[in-house]
Amino acid sequence: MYRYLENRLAHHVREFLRRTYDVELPKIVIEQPPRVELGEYALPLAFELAKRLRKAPRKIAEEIVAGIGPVEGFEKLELAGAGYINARVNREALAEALASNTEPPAETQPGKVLVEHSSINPNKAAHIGHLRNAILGDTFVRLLKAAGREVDVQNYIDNTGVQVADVVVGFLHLEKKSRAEIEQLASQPRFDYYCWDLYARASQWYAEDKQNLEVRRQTLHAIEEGGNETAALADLISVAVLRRHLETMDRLDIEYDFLPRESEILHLHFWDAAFTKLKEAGVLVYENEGKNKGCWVMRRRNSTTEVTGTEEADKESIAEEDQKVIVRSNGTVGYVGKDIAYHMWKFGLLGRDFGYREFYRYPNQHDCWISTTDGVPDHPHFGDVAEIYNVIDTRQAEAQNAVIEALRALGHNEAADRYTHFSYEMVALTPRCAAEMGYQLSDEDKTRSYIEVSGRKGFGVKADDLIDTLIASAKKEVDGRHPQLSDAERTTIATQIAVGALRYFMLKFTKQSVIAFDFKEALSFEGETGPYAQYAVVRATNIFRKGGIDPDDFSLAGIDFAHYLSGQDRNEIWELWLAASKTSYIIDQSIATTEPAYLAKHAFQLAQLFNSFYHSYPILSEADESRKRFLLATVAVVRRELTRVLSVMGIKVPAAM
RNA sequence: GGGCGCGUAGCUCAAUCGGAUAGAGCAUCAGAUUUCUAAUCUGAGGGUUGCAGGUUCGAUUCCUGCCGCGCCUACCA
Repeated sequence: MYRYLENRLAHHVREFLRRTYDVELPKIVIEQPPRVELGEYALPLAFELAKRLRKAPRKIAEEIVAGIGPVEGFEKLELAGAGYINARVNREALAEALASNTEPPAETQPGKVLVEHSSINPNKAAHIGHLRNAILGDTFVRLLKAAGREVDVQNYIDNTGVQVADVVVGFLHLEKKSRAEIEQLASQPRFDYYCWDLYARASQWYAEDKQNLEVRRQTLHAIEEGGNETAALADLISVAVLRRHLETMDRLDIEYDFLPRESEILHLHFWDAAFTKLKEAGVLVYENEGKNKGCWVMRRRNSTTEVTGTEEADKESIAEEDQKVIVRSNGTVGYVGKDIAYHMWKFGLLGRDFGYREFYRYPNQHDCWISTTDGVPDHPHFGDVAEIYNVIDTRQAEAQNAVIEALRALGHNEAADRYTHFSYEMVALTPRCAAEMGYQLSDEDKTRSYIEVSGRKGFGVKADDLIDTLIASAKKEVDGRHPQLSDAERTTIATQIAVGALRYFMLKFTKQSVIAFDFKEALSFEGETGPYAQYAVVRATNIFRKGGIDPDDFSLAGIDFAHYLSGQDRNEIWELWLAASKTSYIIDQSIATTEPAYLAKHAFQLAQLFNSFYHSYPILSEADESRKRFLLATVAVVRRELTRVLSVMGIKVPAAM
């Protein structure tokens, strides 16, 4: 409702300005006053107009307030401070609409959206950094769906890279395992943990003797070529690890629709198709000399590096700095090249498609598909979308920009405009956390504020370990509180609490903030956490259960909202209603700014206001029947909206806490 | 060297194109439970928003310069 009223107010103000002053503002800025006593919306536009109209802001504000006339849904507009215009909504009307859940739907943009997230190298267990990625991505998917968009969720699998080769080297050269032995290991419940250690050992082995790198090179070559025993082993390993990743993410209710793999980008010659187009368009240039001799390179964004010196050699060397090698001198294509081809496919610009087969069925019967060279004839249509979001950490901004530049250089400006790098900062360990985990830190590391997670060093908190720890911790608490419930019921509740805590933790930080991971904070169930918000809903539900009333089928007839919400002395409860009305508004904002943290903040604020209300207003013991029904309506609305916000965050509400 | 980002309370973080008295959680201290379960609530202390200028009616936010920190800057993916 909040969003709807804001749009209406903006529309009215825009019309009034046009009529009265003949001015057209590009955007009517509407804010929220610092305190609810001042009203529900604040317009600072008089300050902006002061110069253009050559009048004092206060004078302009006065004129607008006096002249704008009634706006439906609002009580009045009033002048405040040095020139603010504050708007007061008709509380009764908003409450009635909210209670009956009749918000007019907003327009939905057409076209399918593709969200790519997770993209974990399939050579080791997922860690906390991957959790941030997947939770941000999955929440963004839920946001888009809540806004009515059709969404495809993709998880790109780099199954032919050096990381996979390293684990293959580990099995074949360090452990001398046979194929049968590897198959046996791959069927174990936490094969990815085994690979985690092996990957770190292989990395160590290369460091011990540079000669060993030759083994890696040969292994990688065999994998890329395909059709040999090494490639088959790599496939066996990467598919087994991939399954483990899907299982891990499914524990957090994160699902994918399609898993495009790098092996198919190679074997289905996506790159060849892209290469032809890139050469034709002159995007790629063959270097005949210099550092990049024999490579196909792309010029960096028209970085007009002004060369002040007149030396030709200087110009040359700077020009080389601006080049990005796409095809190496040995003829193989690098990561960025494959990514360009992949993104042309995403937008339906490549003229080729993957083969598809079903790969993983979720417990809810949803199917996740995977790329293959020869697929089944019947499959859903992926790719060819209107808009894409790539959830990839900020360290890859450079590579992402290269892909966008390539699209532009090919003349696909519209596609490039609808390509969003959903960028976020990494998760790192605090030195204390690293020490707790028993990692040896250098003296230099000890002075750092945080230490980067490194799969290569085997340095980090594994996703499943963290989830296990969270569940165990929640279970202990639930066991103590609800001994009458069955163990299965208690486990379900503990799991929901653990997932709520983890998802909330990863969402409460803004994207550009490095999360310095700390067990104490991540394991907390108190204060600004997921369980705090879940608990508020459980409390609301308990009121209805104890009262023998169905919160979803609760008659609103005859509730005198005006009586209980109007006036400055009713602000406390009104604030709760106002917060509850903002969900759609917050969802829109989170999408527009690609910032799910707003959602988390909103959930917490709503829960906090409710807990305070819960404490101050006894409901079931309320003697005044009319007042009691109003209070119940308040609880019902907050419960519904908070449940909705949590569900967009992928957080379920336990039956009891 | 260049590019991107960060610096706010003891700690971890917020602050919606630049807006009204810079807000939360944790930690500390003092309180609240015969009640719809305290995973809760109430209150207190805690700030020169890294430093110095500039723009503006107004700057945590924008600009410039410093200081400190992180990431990127491979024919690795």
